[in-house]
Amino acid sequence: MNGSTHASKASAGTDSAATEHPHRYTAALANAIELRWQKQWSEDDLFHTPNPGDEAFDATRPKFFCMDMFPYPSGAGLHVGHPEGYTATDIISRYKRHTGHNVLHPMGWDAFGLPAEQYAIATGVHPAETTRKAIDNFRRQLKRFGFSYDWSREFATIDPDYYKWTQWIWLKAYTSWYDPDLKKARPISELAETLDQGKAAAGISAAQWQSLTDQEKRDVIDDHRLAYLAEQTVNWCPKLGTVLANEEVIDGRSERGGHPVYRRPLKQWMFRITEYAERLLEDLHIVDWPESTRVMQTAWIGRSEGAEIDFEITGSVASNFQAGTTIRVYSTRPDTIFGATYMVLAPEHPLVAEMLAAPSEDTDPQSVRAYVEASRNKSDVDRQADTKEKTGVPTGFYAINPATQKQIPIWVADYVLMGYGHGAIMAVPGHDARDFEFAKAFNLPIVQVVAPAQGAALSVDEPFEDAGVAVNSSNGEVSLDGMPTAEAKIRIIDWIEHSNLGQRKVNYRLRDWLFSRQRYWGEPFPVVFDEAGNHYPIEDSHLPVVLPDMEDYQPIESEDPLPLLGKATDWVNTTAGEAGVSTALLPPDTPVKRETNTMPGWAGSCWYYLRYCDPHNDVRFVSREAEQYWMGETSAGTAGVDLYIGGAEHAVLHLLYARFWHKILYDLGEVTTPEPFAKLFHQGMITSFAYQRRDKSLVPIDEVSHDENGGHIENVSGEPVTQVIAKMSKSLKNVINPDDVISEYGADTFRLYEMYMGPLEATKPWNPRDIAGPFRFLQRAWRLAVDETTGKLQLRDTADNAIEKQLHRTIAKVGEDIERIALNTAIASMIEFVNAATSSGGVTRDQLERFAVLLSPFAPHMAEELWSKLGHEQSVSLASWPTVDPAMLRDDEIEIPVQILGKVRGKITIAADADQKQMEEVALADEKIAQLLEGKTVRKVIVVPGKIINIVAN
RNA sequence: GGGCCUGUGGCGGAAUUGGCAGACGCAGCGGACUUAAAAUCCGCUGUCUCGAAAGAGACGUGAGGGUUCGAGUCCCUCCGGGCCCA
Repeated sequence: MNGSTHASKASAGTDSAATEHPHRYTAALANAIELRWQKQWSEDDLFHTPNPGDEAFDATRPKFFCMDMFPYPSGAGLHVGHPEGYTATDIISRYKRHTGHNVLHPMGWDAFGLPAEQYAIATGVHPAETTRKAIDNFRRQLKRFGFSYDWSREFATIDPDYYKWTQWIWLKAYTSWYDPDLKKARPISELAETLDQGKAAAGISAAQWQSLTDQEKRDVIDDHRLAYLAEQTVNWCPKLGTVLANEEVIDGRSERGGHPVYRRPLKQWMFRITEYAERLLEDLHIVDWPESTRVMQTAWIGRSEGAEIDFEITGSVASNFQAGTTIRVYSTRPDTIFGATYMVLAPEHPLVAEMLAAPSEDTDPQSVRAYVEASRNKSDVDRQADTKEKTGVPTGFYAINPATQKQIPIWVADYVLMGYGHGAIMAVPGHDARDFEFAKAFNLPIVQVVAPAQGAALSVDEPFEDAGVAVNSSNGEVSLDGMPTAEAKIRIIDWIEHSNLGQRKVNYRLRDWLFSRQRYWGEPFPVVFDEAGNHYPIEDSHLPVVLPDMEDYQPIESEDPLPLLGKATDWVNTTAGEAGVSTALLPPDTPVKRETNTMPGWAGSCWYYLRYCDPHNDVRFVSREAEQYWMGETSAGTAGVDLYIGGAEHAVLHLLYARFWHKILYDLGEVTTPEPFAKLFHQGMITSFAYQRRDKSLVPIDEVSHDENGGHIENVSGEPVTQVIAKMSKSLKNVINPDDVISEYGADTFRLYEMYMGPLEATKPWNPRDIAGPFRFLQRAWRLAVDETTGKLQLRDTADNAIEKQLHRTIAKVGEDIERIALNTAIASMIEFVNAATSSGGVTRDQLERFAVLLSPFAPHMAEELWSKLGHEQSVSLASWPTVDPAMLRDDEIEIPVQILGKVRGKITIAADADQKQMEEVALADEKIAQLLEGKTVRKVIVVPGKIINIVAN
């Protein structure tokens, strides 16, 4: 199961074989060949890719930008999942070089991350040190696979030379606003200028602008930045001294340590990604991405059309609270407004505080206050969970349903979130599951206003949420009765707009992106605060703002959220001049504090593809020339990275964030294409075996024995267990270490095995037994060309015609299969070729030359060795892909199956270009067919030229 | 609960556009070589029935139905597995 059992298979017999066949393709020989060529390639700088403007650059070739999702260099090293995608991109990159492309195939490191910081907290070792070690190990492991990366373009997101530009891009967003009229980002200076010139902009009239104080103007401007500061509720764990993600909080306690977690408002840097919602959605149509990923992003953005409606609070209740105030709600089902029998405010809704300040006589304000307090520590996930009992309290206030003119109660309940719509809803319990449950729990009226279209009776036990036909929906001014839902929506929104009650509104599920983390190991924000709390950007000339070294990494234990960087007091407390704030904004000696939050792990991966184009540029994040060349439009009409391969787990966040940054840069004229990744592909997960007891619990593989009947027995209990597929995990002891596999078979075999397992996109189990197949293929390929005793090439002088034909077919098939990323079938066709060539007695020099090129994308080391034995001085990587003679793909005569009533009853051999009539004649004249047709009437004969004949007879 | 994907021999998989299901590999069985074993090479290998054999026939792509001359592939219903959203 693990390495030890099959190690003997690959290396067994090596001793005797080494004496009899010193040049047999063993694991030892494979390793020797591989290391030798890897050294040579590195010395020759073989995969160095010149940029436009470089001396060696050839502008006549088309470009191909082929990229992997770069890894987080974990201390555990590579697992077998990493080289899966990397081998695929390497095969495609090598193939594209053979077909005359300038190929950009880079690798780097997504190196900021929590594990290194946690290790630092535990041991005091600087995260940079841990990370650099892990990177060195990853690089060593990757190089052992013989991947053709241009290592001169390598960088890590933790390099100050890199994050300098991450900070620069953030400043671009900070100094920009989204112009809703032009539907694009613009420099924020233009917003202030426009307003100062007495023109309206961003929904602000000239009069409004002029009435503002300087501080108010400043606030307005700050509120329009694409990167802006806002108060957000976070999960703060005082004991751990950090903010936790929702997934890290279980029942109000930290997942690790079980310490209490409080929800606290905290000023956080945000990205106004919601302004780009429509474009992020629209442009999914112009990329060649897996449908599943586009669907996921579409769902994540969550566009909905509906209406904003204002509900007026009635003055009928004695209170100091001002009657006539309206509650604005958003609904995707405004057609159900006649069924709105109560309203709900989120506990954080500002009106709730106002109501508490002037409570209604109808309710106990203490109960409302207590409820609001209690909700504060619940996460959004818990509040929205369907399984949870619905909770809430009445405010004692009432609103008027503008459609029915009925007075309806206003409740506070935590199933309504402040973050969506306006933090308030009109509740329609007849047609919304959550409203229905709430109404049931608190005995609120339920009114049916939509009937199923087919007129089926409506159950009172469940809400009807589908589209149907409106009923009970009319007043003196408007009637929806009898209208299908879609029509009713349009009609009621018209009425709402006409009655000045609200308007049509597109809403998105997408929220603005919370971009601050209270961590040490991340990019510092290039911004400082004055004593009044106003923020100022650092000038480009003072970038990067370098992360200060720390004495210790213990979090600060505190009731109030305090980022760890707060401990670096010398760094935090500085002056405007020292920090690099423009003297136009602040005098140089003004005391300022640096931002102590850092950027999240996503930041570095948002633009790394651009840096690969020009990684050492110190005047721009990427030169315009390099960006235009590598990201520019190809003859296929696509623009951006030509192929991007990585896991589907990044389908939404990374791939959405990177698109968002790219669009900002595009709007500001910094890049020339609207989308970063033209074609995206997800490799499947590599799973492993595990064993399962009858009760479905899993057993580690080292606690199971195999009986002679192929059964599996748990050692401790003696009970039979079944083999199942499971994720690789330490606890199941089924993790495969690539280093071990390489030492047992060589990197070429490893590459071949992972590609041969099945389609790249499929989830497939690692089965150590199967590795022997690709290994034996390489052995046969080697033996086909090399005398195992002398090590000399053994070639025949004249070609076998059938083998020559098959070689042409194989070349064509392998090329087509690489183009459509069907690498498993490409390998199968090469195996067939080697088997056939071996049986036929070998290949000629000319045939071996072509086969070596064919093999080189997949098993580059063996191909290079054969190429070298053929007497070439230059690398096989520089060879052209062999040409295919179309005439060699055609047969003169072909065999055609003849069916009677859809079942194959015979075969005829006929000229490949025979027409339908000839085929029919030959088929009917066939002895066996004629015999079977005796006594039957031929009703019809279907002839598909070159394919099949089907005779309908009875 | 909703959405997307998926189901083919003992196992991984192939069948690119509706046209011979099971390419290729693994495992297994038989043989050659060997004192022996490993390695290597050759042959067989979906299931069932009939046959001494050569061979012949039937069934067969999760289940059931449909469209079609013809369905792994298209449509409907159901069942199982996975992923995402809730």
